[in-house]
Amino acid sequence: MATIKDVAKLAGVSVSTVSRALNGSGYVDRTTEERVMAAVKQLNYKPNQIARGLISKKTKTFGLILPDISNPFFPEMARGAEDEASKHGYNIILCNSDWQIEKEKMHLNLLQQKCVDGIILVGSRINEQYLSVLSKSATPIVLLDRTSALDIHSISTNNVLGAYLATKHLIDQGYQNIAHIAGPALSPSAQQRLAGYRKALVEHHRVFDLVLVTEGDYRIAGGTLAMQRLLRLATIPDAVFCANDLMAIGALEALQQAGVKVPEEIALVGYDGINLARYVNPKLTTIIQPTYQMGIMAVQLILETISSGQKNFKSIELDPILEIRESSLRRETYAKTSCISDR
Amino acid sequence: MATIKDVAKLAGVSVSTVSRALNGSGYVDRTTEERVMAAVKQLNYKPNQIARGLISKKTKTFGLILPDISNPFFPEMARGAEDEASKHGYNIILCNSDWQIEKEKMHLNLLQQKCVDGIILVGSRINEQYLSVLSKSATPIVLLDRTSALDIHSISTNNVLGAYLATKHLIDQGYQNIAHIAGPALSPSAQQRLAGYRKALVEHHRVFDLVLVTEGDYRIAGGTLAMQRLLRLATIPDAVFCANDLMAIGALEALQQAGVKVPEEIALVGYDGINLARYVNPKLTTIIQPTYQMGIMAVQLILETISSGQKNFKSIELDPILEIRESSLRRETYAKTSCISDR
DNA sequence: CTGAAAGCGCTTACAG
DNA sequence: CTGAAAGCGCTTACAG
Repeated sequence: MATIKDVAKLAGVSVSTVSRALNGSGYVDRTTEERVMAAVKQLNYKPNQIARGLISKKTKTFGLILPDISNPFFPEMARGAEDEASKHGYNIILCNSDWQIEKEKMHLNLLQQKCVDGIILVGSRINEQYLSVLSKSATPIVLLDRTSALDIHSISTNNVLGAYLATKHLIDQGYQNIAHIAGPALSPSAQQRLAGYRKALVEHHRVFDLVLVTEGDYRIAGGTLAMQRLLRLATIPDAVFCANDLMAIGALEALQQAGVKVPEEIALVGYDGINLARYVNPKLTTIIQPTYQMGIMAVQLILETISSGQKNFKSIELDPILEIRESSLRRETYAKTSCISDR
Repeated sequence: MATIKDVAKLAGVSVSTVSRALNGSGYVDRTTEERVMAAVKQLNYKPNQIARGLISKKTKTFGLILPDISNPFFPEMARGAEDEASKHGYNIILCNSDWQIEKEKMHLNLLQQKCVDGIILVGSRINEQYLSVLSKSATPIVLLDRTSALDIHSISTNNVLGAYLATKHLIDQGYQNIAHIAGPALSPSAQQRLAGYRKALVEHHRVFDLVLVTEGDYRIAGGTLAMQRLLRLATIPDAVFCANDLMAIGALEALQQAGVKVPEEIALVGYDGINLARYVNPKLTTIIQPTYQMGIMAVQLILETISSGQKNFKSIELDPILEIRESSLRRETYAKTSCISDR
């Protein structure tokens, strides 16, 4: 690769002049500039961003740490972040943490050593104490799909509301015995969704019965197992709210294997709004999260922080929305509503 | 962030010594080393990789340019690449090209300016001429899911074989009138899959009839439209081989809307082996590509190139495999085989 | 308007 | 074993 020295030599000027011509900083004569540009073209010169970065302390790169890009919940988020970053001339370094705190920390360290201009931490499991250290570092950080009491940017969705809407929908449809397949007990989102489920039940004078709550792992396989457990109950539920779509799909598998009809015998509602949910049969009612938008907003937040220089921390909470599809409609309302929900 | 100077000052040695102690290069006294390490710890010093990179010309970062991370075909590949890269201390910069040549070129340029140590180009649409320029650059490059006549690494799957297997399977199942929903005419993989479809027909003394071939866009919506076209044919096919799973899922939608039973009235086979295909109803028979493995191999190829220093170009072609599921089984064989395919 | 110099944070010969 | 110096490829005051 040609360097700025080569260009300077070919154009017969100093490197300072080449630099000024290229960056439009400071004065440079018209004809000199043309000579420089001609040399740049001839040598196919591209400024080395590493060298630039060393001086400017800007790498034009963000880090994105998420649990697992092959989990269908995350690609949309990554795409949103990449689109917004790309629009502003930034690249994204993608890291998978597999929900492991140690991997998160390792990536966090590496990214800071690489001097990224900002880091987006998705669904972080890191504790508040470590987060507090992080938030004091020079690198702007935004938490995605997680909140914190600290002075740190965060973008999350109202999980309690989402779960409440899901459960209330099932109540409204007339289901009597609504079970819940919860996410991992340690996951904040799982706790919040459980709380929303409970809230809806209590508010509608239903009993909140722990027998009807069983824990899954946020994966398809866990949903299948959980559903099989529910099917062994003395009183089988007539509806199940699953804490995410993957588990709902797993539950659907279990029901199909057991020959139970959805939604005629058991209704199902998922959570997340992943694409998959739209294409299973019956189409899965779910709580849609604005994942793409969240990715965009995370980058915007970092960008703002960089340009303003000040750390005016924002805690943004978005509302998820209920998307009614086939898996949760009582037989009588099925025909007329399924067409509408198709749009 | 503390710099090497700060460490040197605190430890009462020169920066050279700190550097040597940290990198284990050259001699350094035991007690000196301890002093340095203590200072490193006290200041929580992390070497700036940008500065290191400027000297070593190594950024420990790869670029991954793929069409669209939110397309379910790519996350597995990205995960494979990231896992292997991470294992060797490398990070991955993720770029989306949306199948647009201009975006590919832009990202290629940016990545080279950022001095990445290697670039993985997935499903590139760039022409051979431009590729030839690229292949001469210092940055190791590997083509994924695309071949080239040039001296350049490539990892691809045998699309002709895959399509052949898919079509032959339908013939073996006794289907008579097998249509094909092809991918975009300009896409090499689409052309190869069409060729495989044709080969299987010809080999089994069937007529290759262009009326039965209709073009889609590799997306769900395109599959739906294509299927609707096929349903308007004077003689409706009894089986359809779709050039990818997304279009097959779209076709399935069209068939369900039209009240056509799959596979009883029309059989369906997809291509790619995306996760989604396993959870639609009926489960989609498909040609599975080793996407995760391809991501891993791409990184390994770059790693080899870096460590060996020589450009011993490899063209690796992997074989896809047929996964028989429910969507392509004749009614009579249905019952017994569906259980097996479930494993 | 232009060039020489200093410097970003590090590594790597080269003396000593 | 250790330090001073040069240098990676750039930018940015500072003279002129």
